[in-house]
Amino acid sequence: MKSMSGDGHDHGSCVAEALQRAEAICAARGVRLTKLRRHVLELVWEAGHSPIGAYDLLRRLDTEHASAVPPTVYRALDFLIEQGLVHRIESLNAFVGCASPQEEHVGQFLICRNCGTAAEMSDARIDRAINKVAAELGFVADGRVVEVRGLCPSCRNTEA
Amino acid sequence: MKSMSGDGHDHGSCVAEALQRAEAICAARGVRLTKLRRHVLELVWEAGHSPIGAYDLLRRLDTEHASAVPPTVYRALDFLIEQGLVHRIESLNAFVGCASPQEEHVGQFLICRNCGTAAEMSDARIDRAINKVAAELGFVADGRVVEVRGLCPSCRNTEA
DNA sequence: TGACACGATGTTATACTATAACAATTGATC
DNA sequence: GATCAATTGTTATAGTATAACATCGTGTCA
Repeated sequence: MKSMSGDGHDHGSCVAEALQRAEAICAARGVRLTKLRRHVLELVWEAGHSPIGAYDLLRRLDTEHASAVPPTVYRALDFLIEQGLVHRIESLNAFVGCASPQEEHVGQFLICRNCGTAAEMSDARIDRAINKVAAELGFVADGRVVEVRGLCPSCRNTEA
Repeated sequence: MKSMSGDGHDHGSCVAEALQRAEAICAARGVRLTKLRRHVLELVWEAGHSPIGAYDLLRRLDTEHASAVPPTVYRALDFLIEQGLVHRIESLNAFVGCASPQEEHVGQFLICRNCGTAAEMSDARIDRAINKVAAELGFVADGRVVEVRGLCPSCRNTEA
């Protein structure tokens, strides 16, 4: 699985790449990735691939941003989510960096209950199945939350 | 779609049936559907098929249960969820009665952004698609959150 | 029957998550 | 450099959830 903790990937460059991508995307769209927003995005990514809560982000902001309060971080998150740079994990009330913000995609997550990692997928089969069932019932879908809890491969091996 | 608001179903008997089923299930399992738990379940169902928040339940409990405080209702909800009589809707922080508590099933919901109704499905195709993708990634799934937002048939017709 | 065990509920306090409303500042554009 | 819109600051509060410990009620069994 891509991007799971314990897979030994170089997370430092992972963060750097995410920030670069974000810069490029925002520039292309003519929206402003301000210092604050960039900083929040960086903190989200620095949490590894584990979703992080808004108040945890807030505590980490303090060092360089003394005036930060809840609206500060929620507004930054709103922006980042709107731009598809961050996803909200509903079942955790937490946030995680988007793995492929340039592509149109739906966020689907495999969340490890041991290490907390949320691996993002965007599987067309799942999406198709959902759309098909919804359509059969006459329901017009415009937003999907797919969050699967379980054990990631690393943790499964460790347990065994 | 079954059980959507505006479909003219007799919701009173819908509630009554849900309570009867719950009684039977708890009796069969040797667990206690106490007065309090039964009351909370009743309130959940009386909300129609729209998910209702814990604090809304709390406010409605007051009439017959003056000492009710948050733990009162959360403990009742914990029990009801454990017994599969109620589902939690993660994306709404709210709760809804389970449409078919006797059957093994996963909760999947179509949530109308207009009327608030959450229609429960338990579609094997969606579940299979999720399991398949998870398995391909070596992930052992043990819990699934599938919540689709959109427009239900009734609201779609009304809008048009 | 009375002592016990256990589950359920009561009670108080607090933690965690999120937004409303308005003021001040900043940055882009003319 | 005046103006407008977007961003951020600031204060207050709403909404969601749990910890920790006390008390009560019910069934069991000596």
